[in-house]
Amino acid sequence: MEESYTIQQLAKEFRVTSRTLRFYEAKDLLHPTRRGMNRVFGHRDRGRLKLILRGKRLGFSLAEIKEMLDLYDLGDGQVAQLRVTLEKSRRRIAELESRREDVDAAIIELHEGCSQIENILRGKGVGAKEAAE
Amino acid sequence: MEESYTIQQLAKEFRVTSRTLRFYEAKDLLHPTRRGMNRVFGHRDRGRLKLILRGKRLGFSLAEIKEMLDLYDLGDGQVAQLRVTLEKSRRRIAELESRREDVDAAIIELHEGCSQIENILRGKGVGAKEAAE
DNA sequence: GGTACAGTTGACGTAAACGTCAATATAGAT
DNA sequence: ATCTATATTGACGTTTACGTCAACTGTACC
Repeated sequence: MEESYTIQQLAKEFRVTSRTLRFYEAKDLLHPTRRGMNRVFGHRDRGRLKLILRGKRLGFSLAEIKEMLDLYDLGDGQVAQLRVTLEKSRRRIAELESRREDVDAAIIELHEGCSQIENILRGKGVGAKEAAE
Repeated sequence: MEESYTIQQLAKEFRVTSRTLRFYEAKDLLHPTRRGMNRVFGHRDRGRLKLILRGKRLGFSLAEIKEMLDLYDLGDGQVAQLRVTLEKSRRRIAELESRREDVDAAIIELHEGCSQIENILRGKGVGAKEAAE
């Protein structure tokens, strides 16, 4: 028996609205089946949703996220297509690695800001001039 | 002599439009001075712009970015204010660290995808070298 | 058989982040 | 003085990613 979810179950689990899930289907990011009128989400769509939301947290647009999701759907097996997918994947990886550098830089700078504030609060403050720069 | 930039110089350097810089000023993210009617951007605004664009790459909204920029403007020096800033900074750091986990996970999965494709391509005996024959 | 409830499809509304266009101003070169 | 380049301020347009009705449709339970 394949585990399946109603639209509300999935929405609640991932803290989105049902509207959002319908929207993602309309945008071809999710592909639930139907039981009568109702959508039935399977294990596969649950996994895709997880990836979608992670993509969003990373600041990708839904169009970009769809691109990335398609990378996992190893196409028709045609070699040319596979090569294209491989190229795209490598570019994505490079992009993400540069993004990680951004994250690290931001963390470091915030840490430095914290240290400065902590020093001031301890009274061992650096001068106002230095703190301003 | 304080180094200064026209709106176009800065726009060109960071590959944004002048409209964007005006928009950021309207949103209180940049604070250029004026020479007559014209905006004059200084070293400080250049630094802020750098942070703004990094924030965008990380998927933060301009409102969130403004919050983060304000963290660097050590307020009025009042202790209560400093404590608030410190708290906010720490929350931002935590957020960024969870974001880094997202980045790492995405990279790993894309790498796995690449490996799979590479194996398929090797299995079919159509590496770049053989295909050239 | 009524009603409560979860689900459906339009259709229109909205906030964010600019793009684009028009009318105008000003500074420097010819 | 006039042309050119670059600047300004509105003001409206656009795309993305949904929110928010409205008007139905089954399904479950009493």
